[in-house]
Amino acid sequence: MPGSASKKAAASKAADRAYAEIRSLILAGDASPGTPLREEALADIVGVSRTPIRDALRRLEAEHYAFRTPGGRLVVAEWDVDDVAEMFALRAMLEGHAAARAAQRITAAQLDSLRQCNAAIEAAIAQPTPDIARFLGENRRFHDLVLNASASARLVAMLASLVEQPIVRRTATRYDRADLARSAHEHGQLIQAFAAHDEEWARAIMTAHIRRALHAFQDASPSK
Amino acid sequence: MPGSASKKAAASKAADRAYAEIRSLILAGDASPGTPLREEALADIVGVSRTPIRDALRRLEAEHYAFRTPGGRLVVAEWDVDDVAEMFALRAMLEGHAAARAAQRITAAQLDSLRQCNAAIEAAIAQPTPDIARFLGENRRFHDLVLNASASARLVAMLASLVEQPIVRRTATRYDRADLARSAHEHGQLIQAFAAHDEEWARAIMTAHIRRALHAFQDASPSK
DNA sequence: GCATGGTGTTTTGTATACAATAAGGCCCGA
DNA sequence: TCGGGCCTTATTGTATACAAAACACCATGC
Repeated sequence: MPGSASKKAAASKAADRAYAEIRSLILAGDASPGTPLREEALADIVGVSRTPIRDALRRLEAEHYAFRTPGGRLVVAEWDVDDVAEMFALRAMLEGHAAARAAQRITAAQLDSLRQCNAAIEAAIAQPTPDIARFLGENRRFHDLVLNASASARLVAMLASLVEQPIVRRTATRYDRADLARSAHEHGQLIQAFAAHDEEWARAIMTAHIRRALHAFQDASPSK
Repeated sequence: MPGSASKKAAASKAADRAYAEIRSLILAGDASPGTPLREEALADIVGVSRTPIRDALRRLEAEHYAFRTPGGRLVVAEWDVDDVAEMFALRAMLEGHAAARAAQRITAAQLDSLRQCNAAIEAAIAQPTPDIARFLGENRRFHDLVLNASASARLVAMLASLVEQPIVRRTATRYDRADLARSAHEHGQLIQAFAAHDEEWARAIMTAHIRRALHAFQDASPSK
């Protein structure tokens, strides 16, 4: 019923399939950073003509999954440590802002959804071996719910290009059980702040929540 | 030499012309909020085929100049007071962040450019009747220079959709001489903060600078 | 050896034709 | 008079053909 806050308004069938397919190629690492994204080759892979491929590539470019060389060629973007830190910093600011807005606007029903979602997260963690995939899915859903409660289409769009990057995935994969539990605990505090409609409390918790993720990533990161 | 920080990588000739032309239609108010943007009609106006028009419209959609109806139609977006406040809030956060980054990274040459730019702004104000157009151009350039000094392509892209909206223009048009002088003074303080490489000082001034603009807009705003 | 210019190939940009789908009107029945 | 289901038409989505531009390569001259 809530759908996904980050899904763009579905326009067409082929262009959407192309977008999803190319994006998953990038996220899965099948198209590693620096790989050129040639329209005709992608058209063959996806099984559509170049026209919807071009649409999809424009979207991916706008979301910084790829960038354009001085000529017109598109290549898969790569993120160095500074980029990643910057992305987390922006996410912390914007999601903190979203949390503050949500605290003012959230409804009882939305609060319930958040509680149920976090319960699912805790269930995923509680298993003998934590269910990381389920954790990721529900975690994403939790943040989407907050974003929806913030009621700002602009925020939703801006964060779309920040949240689903491979980095988020890699970070959570490195989490041990204590990290996962801490994450769920922070969600719980966030729910309290929402229930109290205390926007600055919500902002602070969300900011801390994401900045902790940054440092978890940096600690797990190999070098530099 | 600095170009404009908000210009996207020029891809093609016709698509860029289409983008610029359609956008100026929107900004000038010739296409008022709610007006449908039909591809073929625009193709006739610009004098190119639908293909580059579609490219241009996708960009405008991504930058929230237009939005898509439940069907696939694009219409010119409109901004109510809440939207405007939200835009200013986001701008304040993001440009504050840019200023903080710039304070850490700025070079002597970049500082000189900023000083020259603000001198031009003061000159524009000092005239018997302040030269608003010149003020706007140089003001835009000042903020672009700061953005460049922040050295974050992501920030530049995110702010692009926030800064050139009609609201900014309308706001400055309402400024009286004292407002304009205050703006220039704040720029001067920002330069001091940059020279001292004090990132939190820079962030605070930039945040205040933009939030003041928000309230200037709201005060000048007719109703509600 | 190195720069330089030209040429062929690859890749993207644009135009156009056609298909699919959504919007709006019309008729009909209750 | 209102509502619901077709049917027409307007509008977007997709495919394909062609044009323009960029790249790579090689040859050529110094």
